[in-house]
Amino acid sequence: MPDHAISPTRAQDYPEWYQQVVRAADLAEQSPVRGCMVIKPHGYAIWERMQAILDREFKATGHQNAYFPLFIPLSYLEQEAKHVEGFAKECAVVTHHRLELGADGKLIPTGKLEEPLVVRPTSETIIGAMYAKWIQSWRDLPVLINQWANVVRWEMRPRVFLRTAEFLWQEGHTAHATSEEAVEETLRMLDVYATFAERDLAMPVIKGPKPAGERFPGAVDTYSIEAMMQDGKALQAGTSHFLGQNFARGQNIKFAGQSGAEEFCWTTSWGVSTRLIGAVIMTHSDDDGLVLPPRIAPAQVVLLPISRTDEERTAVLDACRTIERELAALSYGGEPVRAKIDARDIRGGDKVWQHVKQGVPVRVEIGPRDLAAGTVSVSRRDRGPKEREAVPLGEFATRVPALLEEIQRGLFERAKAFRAERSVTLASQAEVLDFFGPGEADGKGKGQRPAGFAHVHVADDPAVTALLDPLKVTVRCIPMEGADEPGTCVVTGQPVARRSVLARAY
RNA sequence: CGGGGCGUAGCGCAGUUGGUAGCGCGCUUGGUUUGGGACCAAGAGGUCGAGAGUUCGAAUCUCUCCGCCCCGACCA
Repeated sequence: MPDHAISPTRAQDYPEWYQQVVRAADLAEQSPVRGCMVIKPHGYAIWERMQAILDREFKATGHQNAYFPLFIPLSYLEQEAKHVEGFAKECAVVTHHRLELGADGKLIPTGKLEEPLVVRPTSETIIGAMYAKWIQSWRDLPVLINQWANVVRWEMRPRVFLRTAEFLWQEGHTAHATSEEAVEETLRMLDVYATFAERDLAMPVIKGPKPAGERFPGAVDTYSIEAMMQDGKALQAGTSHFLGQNFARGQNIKFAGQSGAEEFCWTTSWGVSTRLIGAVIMTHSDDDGLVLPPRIAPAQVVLLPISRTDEERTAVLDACRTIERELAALSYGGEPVRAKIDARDIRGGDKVWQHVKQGVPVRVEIGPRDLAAGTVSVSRRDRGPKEREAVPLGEFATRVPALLEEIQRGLFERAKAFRAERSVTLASQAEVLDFFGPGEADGKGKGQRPAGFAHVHVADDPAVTALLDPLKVTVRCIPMEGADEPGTCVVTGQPVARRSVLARAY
């Protein structure tokens, strides 16, 4: 066996390593439909964990769930296109509503639709159309709705979890009476995302507004949370948009204010997707496979009975069940501890490695030797795969919540330290060019420097983009945290109030 | 859609003077084992991505098409 369960390693070939981790952990696989993935039970269970936590947060901040149609009349997007440059491009379009059997045995689409339907790439237009009907008075505001849905964007280059033609997400759409309120909502949801990323995904993020060129089409302001992957590239992990009155004007979302005057609403939209699963993989996983932060691990503890004889098996399973019961009565992160017994009749070594590759935070082996000694053997996924610690049987369960929290915190701190190592503050154009190295010359992306995040003073100016484009670097966002640090743009010399984060991105 | 690579068993691959398909892992069964991804034996599993062509004969040569991966353009 090689030194590591995953081949190639991160250092050898990062993109291939990523795919191998997904496969080894049995998270998802390619479907017969180009660009569309099948999310397998383990991958979907992680998504369900994310949904459960986020849904709780959305409701705690006053939102309700609803559901809008998958299909959007083409004219809705046309209407939007009038107001917004570059809106809606890579879309699936439904033009027929019927299949007929042809003479050659093939099915032929017939029943042409009068108006084509677009499979939603995002739902601003159709939700806005409904809001226009629902909202009449200031008393109807705010409208705070979220939907859990699938969307389709016919991406040129799909990549499992990170960019698939169809993906699952949530999209929040809110309408407000004032600009201030809508901005507040935009920032509140950005905070919800940032907290979720850091507390639950153990993934440090930088939040801030995007430069104009990176904004969602039609948005007044787009805010994002940006995370650093283990190859030093940035991943946009969530976005929150302040849409001003742009969409309200386009869709006629109006209300009568307290003075009686008719005004356009101020709207927001915000979303995170199954891409977060990719983000978690690339933030924490190692050369032995997936590493899951306990808070989103479908199983936080796996109990592995070890036995030879039937008699041993009974005793060992008994002990496992007792621990399982004890754990279910304890809580971590506001929920019962999730433990499962893996009593499958396969070799112990194989079983252990499966759980390593699937990222289970805590493995507990319980065999006759343990029972005789009154202990269990505990291994942590954030440590080496062969490390074990004997813990007194009676104490183990009660120690689990603290252990999970230690692992959760440890993963966060490790990711944060990694980001710090790969982050620099640069003062000149020459330093930027040097840090990100020359653009790849061989057309295969090899030979690039590992790079990372560069904190630099840059203006929101085409000259900056022109400099960064050949380097495949973008301005990710302007970090909101910390005090202003005025300076001058390293490209144009214009005064700017804060540094931006520059990076290559997924 | 451009550049590069590649499609042979579930996975990873070998297989060019063209001669009718193999290896490792996995899977099934039996046995020996068992606290660290075991060993021995037997077995199952393939229209060699699809179509057409050349040929007595094609995984192998020619053409067309399809799909996948990496790098771009697009993007969460």
